This record gives sequence, C-alpha cells and structure tokens, in this order.
Amino acid sequence: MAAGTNSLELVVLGLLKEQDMHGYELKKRMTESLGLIMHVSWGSLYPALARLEAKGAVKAVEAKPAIPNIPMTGSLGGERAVFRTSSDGLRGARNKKVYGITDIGSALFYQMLNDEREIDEKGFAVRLAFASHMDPEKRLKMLKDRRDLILEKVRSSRRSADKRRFAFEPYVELVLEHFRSTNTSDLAWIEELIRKEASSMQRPNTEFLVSQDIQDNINS
Amino acid sequence: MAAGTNSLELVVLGLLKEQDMHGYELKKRMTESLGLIMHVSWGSLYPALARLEAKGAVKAVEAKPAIPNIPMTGSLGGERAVFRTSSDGLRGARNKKVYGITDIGSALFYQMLNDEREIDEKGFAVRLAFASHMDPEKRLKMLKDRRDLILEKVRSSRRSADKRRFAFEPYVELVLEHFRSTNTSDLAWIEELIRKEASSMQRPNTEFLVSQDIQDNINS
DNA sequence: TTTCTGTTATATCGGCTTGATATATCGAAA
DNA sequence: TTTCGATATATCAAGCCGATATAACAGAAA
Repeated sequence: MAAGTNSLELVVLGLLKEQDMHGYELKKRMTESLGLIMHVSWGSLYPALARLEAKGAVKAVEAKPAIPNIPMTGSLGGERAVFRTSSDGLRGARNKKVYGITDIGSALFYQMLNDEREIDEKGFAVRLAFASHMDPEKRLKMLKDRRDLILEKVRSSRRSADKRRFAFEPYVELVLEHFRSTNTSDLAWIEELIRKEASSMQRPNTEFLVSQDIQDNINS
Repeated sequence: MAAGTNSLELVVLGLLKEQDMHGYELKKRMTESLGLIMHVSWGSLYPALARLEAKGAVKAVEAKPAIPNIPMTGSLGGERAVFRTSSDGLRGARNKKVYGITDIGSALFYQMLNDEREIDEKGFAVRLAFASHMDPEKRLKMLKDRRDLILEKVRSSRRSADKRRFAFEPYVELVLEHFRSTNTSDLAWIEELIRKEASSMQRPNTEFLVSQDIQDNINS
C-alpha cells in the first residue's frame, strides 16, 4: 500500500531531525525555506503529523499552553487562570504541541530517503535536498535514475513530435518546446551533479561529501 | 466549492472540441502529446468524464460493442451473439463509449479557460496550451499574472536566503539555487511571450494570433 | 479601558488525484 | 490452440488541497 514513499513525511522528519517544532513552525519553515521546492497545506500537514505520531516516528515533546513571561503585577490569582484544554485533552487553540523525532522516526527517515522506487519531480527534489544523509552510492544511483527518467521522457516527447506530420496548435507547440528545453537543462544540471559525485567518490575527503551521520543508516 | 478551475476537465473538453473520443483514446492523446505537461490516471479520467456528463458538458455519442468487420463465414446465428453489457447498462469491457462535446461543454470550456483565478504551474501550462481559444486581452493578462507570481516567488526565496546568516546544508542550497534558476528562465520565457503578444495586439493580423472562434466565447 | 485587528495555532471537511487492481475483449503470433 | 499484449472501462483506499472554523494572544487604536 502507501504508494511510494511520502515526501511530506520525509520533509517533516528531516526538519524535526534538526530541532523540535510544532506544526505551525514546520509549515513556516517549509514555505519560507523550501517554498520553491514544495508546498504544504494544513489539510495535509496535520494529518501527516498524526500519522507519524501513530507510527511512533514522532512524539509530543512539550505541550505548553503558551504561558507568557509573567510581568510582575503582583499575585493576581496564583497559577495564571484556567488551562482551558479545549474539550479533549492536550490540544487547544493556542496550546502548542511541540513534536520531536524518535529513534523509530530517525530509522524511518533513512529508510524513506534510500527508497529506490521511482520518484517524481517533487520527490526527487526533496530527496536531493536531504541527500547529505544518504550514502554516496545511493545518492549517485538516485541521480542516474532521475537522469534516465528525464532522458526517456524528453526522447519520447520528441519521438511523438516527429512522428506526426502536422503541427499542433501553435500554443501547444510553444508550451511543449518550453518543457523540452526545461527538461534538457535539468538534464545538464543532473549530469553535472553526477560528474561531481563520481569524481568525489574516487578521491574521498572532498568537501562535496557532507556525510557524518551516515553510519546510523538503517537499511531495512 | 470546486477549488479553482479543474485542469483535467479543461483538457478533456479541449480535446473533445477537436474530435469525439472515448476515455482510452483521450488518455493516449494526453500522455503521447501532452505527456511533458501533464499526467492523467484512470482513477481521475473516468470520474472526470462522468462529472462532465452529469453536467451535460459531454454526452455519449456512440456506444458500440465493438462489432468487428464480420468476415463472410455464412450466417452463424444472425446478429453476432449476445451483447453482454456487463451487468448494468451501457458499459462493458470492450464496449467503447465515445464522447462528444455539447454546447454546454463548449461554453464551460471558454468559461474555465478565461477564469482569472490564480493558477499553479500545471494550470498555467494547460491554459497556455489552449490559449488560441482565449481572447487576446485575457491571454495577455494571464501571462502577466503568471510573471508576477513567479517574480514574487523568486524574490521571496532570495529575500529569505539573504536574511539568514548561515547557509543550509549544501544539498539544500544546491536544489534551491537550481529552482531559482529554473524559475528565472521561465520568467524570461514569459517576458518574451508578453512582448510578442503586446506587439501583435498593436498591429493585428500577425500570424502569432490564431483566433477564429473567439467570438463564440461566452463570458459568464 | 475596551475594542479591534493581525498573527499564531490547531483542526476538519468535501472534492479530487493517484497508484493499484480487477475484469474483459480482441488481434496476432507462436 | 493457447498465449500474450494492447484495448477498454471501472473501482478502491490513501492522501492532498483549498476553504473554513475556532480560539488565544499582542499590540494598536478608540
């Protein structure tokens, strides 16, 4: 089931590996930093967190009802009023729920990252972004797989363009041509990455390799 | 409801405007010709057709149980055996259901095409592909809106990149840089299109404008 | 002081897409 | 004759998106 590895869960785990965060913070980080790469909606983020929590991959570290720095206005009732935990337990409007990654989550992160199933554009971008946590062979393989996939897409598009004798409407041709050129330049970029990876694997200790925690890697 | 205009329905209507087709043929056309632009799965295509049919935008033109050219083997039972319409009516395994577009569908096509709501990458590509059916002002507006959107995305990404004093992991920076450059080149492409559109609007009769059926346009 | 507004924060819903799978027909090759 | 691959339609569980609801809180305006 679970068609291919879920990029969103991968990103969430990747970010939580850096530091504990609550949902809102996660989304902020994603849109501010990775906004060009991916895009998250509330309707997928919170269910994703819930899923990860159910799997034991993350757990609520801290659930503070946002006690502000109490200004010294004398004692106005002791513990600062009711903790109105809104009907069902921990959550509540402004009651932050800060998540942390568990060992299970860390293992899941590496397992998802090294999953060799075919990936789409977004999946590729996300994995590459976290590629410093992959081991070099897998990383190289991922790049080559992606290259082959794009190559085949472009070729097949050109093939079927050559096959038909007539041209489509001019705007269709326009768009197709642009997509072919975008893919071609993606291809060149990936080729360059492959070249660098390959050469830094021959002589290690290059700063292009940024792997320190790779041995934690759990290959399911 | 119906968050923004549905690109898939737009494409289906656009293709059916050219000629009647059944689902399988539609998917073939889409993946062969527009494969670089979009991607359709069975699980969305058939429901989309059903939706369009329910709206009266398309209708089954012909539902032939695939009678092959009868080879003259004398009379072997008359009308060529049972039409096993598989349990519930018209459909059945190889019983093609050929769809045609209706007047309502044609109106819907123009309405969706000219919908000015904010669109994502895919939505933009699809609309641009059918842009010969838009009127020139809307087309130009769409291009400018898209340009502004990308411009803002890139700027905001650069802004938040400049703001933080430290760099992310090298692979993240790598990916971000690539996306910025992709977006920048998209931007240049769109600027060029805008330039051409604008100049062909000043002096009409340029072959860059391919509008003949624009007056059918129904602006809801 | 109170009110109003904008940001922080979590959650849910309907509608749609996806990838997988099931079913069945047909033509042609083996 | 059987087998195989292409044609053809359909459905399902999971997941995502955009919209919307709810509420706490900070600070400015009134």
